Amino acid sequence: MKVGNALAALNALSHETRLSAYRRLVKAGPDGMSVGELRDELEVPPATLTAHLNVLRAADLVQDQREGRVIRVTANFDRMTSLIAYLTENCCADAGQCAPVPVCAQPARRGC
Amino acid sequence: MKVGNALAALNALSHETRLSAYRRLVKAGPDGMSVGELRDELEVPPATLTAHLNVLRAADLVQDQREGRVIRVTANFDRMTSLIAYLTENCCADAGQCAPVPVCAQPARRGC
DNA sequence: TTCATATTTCCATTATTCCAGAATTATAAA
DNA sequence: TTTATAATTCTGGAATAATGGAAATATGAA
Repeated sequence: MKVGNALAALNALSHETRLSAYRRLVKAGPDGMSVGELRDELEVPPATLTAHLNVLRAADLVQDQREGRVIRVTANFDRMTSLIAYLTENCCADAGQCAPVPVCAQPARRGC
Repeated sequence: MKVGNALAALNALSHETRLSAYRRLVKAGPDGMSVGELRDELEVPPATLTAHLNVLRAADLVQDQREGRVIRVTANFDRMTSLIAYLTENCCADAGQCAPVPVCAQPARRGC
């Protein structure tokens, strides 16, 4: 991941509403949820949510798919993985300084 | 790590100059570097650097220590570790959706 | 068609952040 | 003391981001 992409992702996640939206989408899993469902949960006006989603989209942290009138939004897990890898390199690589990172420490989770 | 702390850290790192500063401090290792050295490398005016450092300080991503006239700044590795853990939980925990995270994948690094 | 719904874009307003010069504080050296 | 250096705070203007109402677009249903 390039610096510019990391900055875009960090910026996208650094806003309360957007972080909430992203977390909610992660919770929703691979099926994601519609913009309307997200709006109901976050309780923000439509235009405001769209603006925030656009930031997350530009950072490639979410992707969407139109299903008729509804737009289904999903979290881009790979992108988050890349961001975490980028930060990890910032933490470990150059300095040889590496605090133990509890990544996927929980047992019995898929992919861990 | 609480949401507010994660937001502060994400926000602090979401600016090009601040991310550069933090990365440079990580590279400098546990001894860190003086504000002046950092200023020379980043080539920003003193007041500007101080303002950015204050954001990183507020997020507890760096800490400093006065040595005479010089202030020595060091990266707070634990804080970054906590941030990575927070993001990892956002990525894995609730959804049971976990992409393989290449944390400390490089061999022969201390602590990995 | 016409109507209804989902979502977006447009736009203006407000709020926040960024920037960097000037003044200030802190410390050390002469 | 006085002088010099390191870094900070203060400050105000410029740039950017956030907000949300209103209008526009996209799609499906009647």
